[in-house]
Amino acid sequence: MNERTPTGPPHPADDVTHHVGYLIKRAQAALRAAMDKVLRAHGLTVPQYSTLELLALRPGLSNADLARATFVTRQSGNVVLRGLQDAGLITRPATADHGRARPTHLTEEGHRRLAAVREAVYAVEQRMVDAIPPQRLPALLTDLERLAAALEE
Amino acid sequence: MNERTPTGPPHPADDVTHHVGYLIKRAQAALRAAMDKVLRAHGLTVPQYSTLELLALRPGLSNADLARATFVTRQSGNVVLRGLQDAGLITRPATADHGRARPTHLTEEGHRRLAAVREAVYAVEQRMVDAIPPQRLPALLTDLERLAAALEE
DNA sequence: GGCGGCATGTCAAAATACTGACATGAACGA
DNA sequence: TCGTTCATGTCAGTATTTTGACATGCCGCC
Repeated sequence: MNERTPTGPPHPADDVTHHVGYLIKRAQAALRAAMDKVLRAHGLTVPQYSTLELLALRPGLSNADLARATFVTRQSGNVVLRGLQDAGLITRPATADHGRARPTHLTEEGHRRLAAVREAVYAVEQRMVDAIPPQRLPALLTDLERLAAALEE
Repeated sequence: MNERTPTGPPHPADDVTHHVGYLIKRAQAALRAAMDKVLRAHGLTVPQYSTLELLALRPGLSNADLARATFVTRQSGNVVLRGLQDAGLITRPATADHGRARPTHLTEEGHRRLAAVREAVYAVEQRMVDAIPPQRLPALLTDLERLAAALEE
């Protein structure tokens, strides 16, 4: 419908769509959509892929660990894990050796599936990276990290 | 549980948590949590606040317009709009003058509520901005915009 | 005029994520 | 030793969001 501001933009910062917060949300939405599209062909959801990637990097993570790392609640993390377990991509010991936390590991099939999707997912990431001047990438990464850290306290 | 990588990080880019995509997600999650916390005190959700802000900037936007601008489906947008309408913060004509799209506008109460929460929300944004070198902010904004645009096609 | 393409609003159903609550196990200090 | 505190896993219920589908109303084109 109406895509132009009726009064005109007096200053860039007055337009909410140019604020840092809005741009982060926009970038995340675009990334999510692109990953969804790519992962659907492999029968994986974004949270499932993220969990696989985290487990490949740090085997033995518990459900609570994975939930924190994927930015969801423990309860949501649990259903993701259940789905991956039903698909035979991860294993969880029936009983915890130490506390209540049960360390999760990738199965052979899990490693294979992850390897199979990685190329497609990394291509998405590459499309992002290629969109900016290479010499600015390090600064972008550290700035994003500081942004997040500032809000996490 | 185990927070360290078992093999050690050979190269920063090998750690998924240092990828652009992961950092964007992390920043967005932190922003969402911070905004939620602040908005709860005013009885607004993040999508509701976003819609209010968009309507203040571009009065007359339709439900589909707002859904696109807030990165949700039309159906979800409709729920948000219904909530705002029930709260008396927006108005929608019962019948569309032109197509099917019904232009949405803020009520007086809507403007007041938006003005009341803005300070708190902008303080959150300021915490982010203050976390990075000021001279790098413009580059960050344009880079984020390019990142998103590259994935949106 | 008639027709196909397209965007919008909306309904129904399923998936997804969350809040709240509780029990269990470990660590710590009195 | 005991009690407190904390983190974890899990259950139940709710809220939110999405997918899929359909009807309606413009618009361009033949």
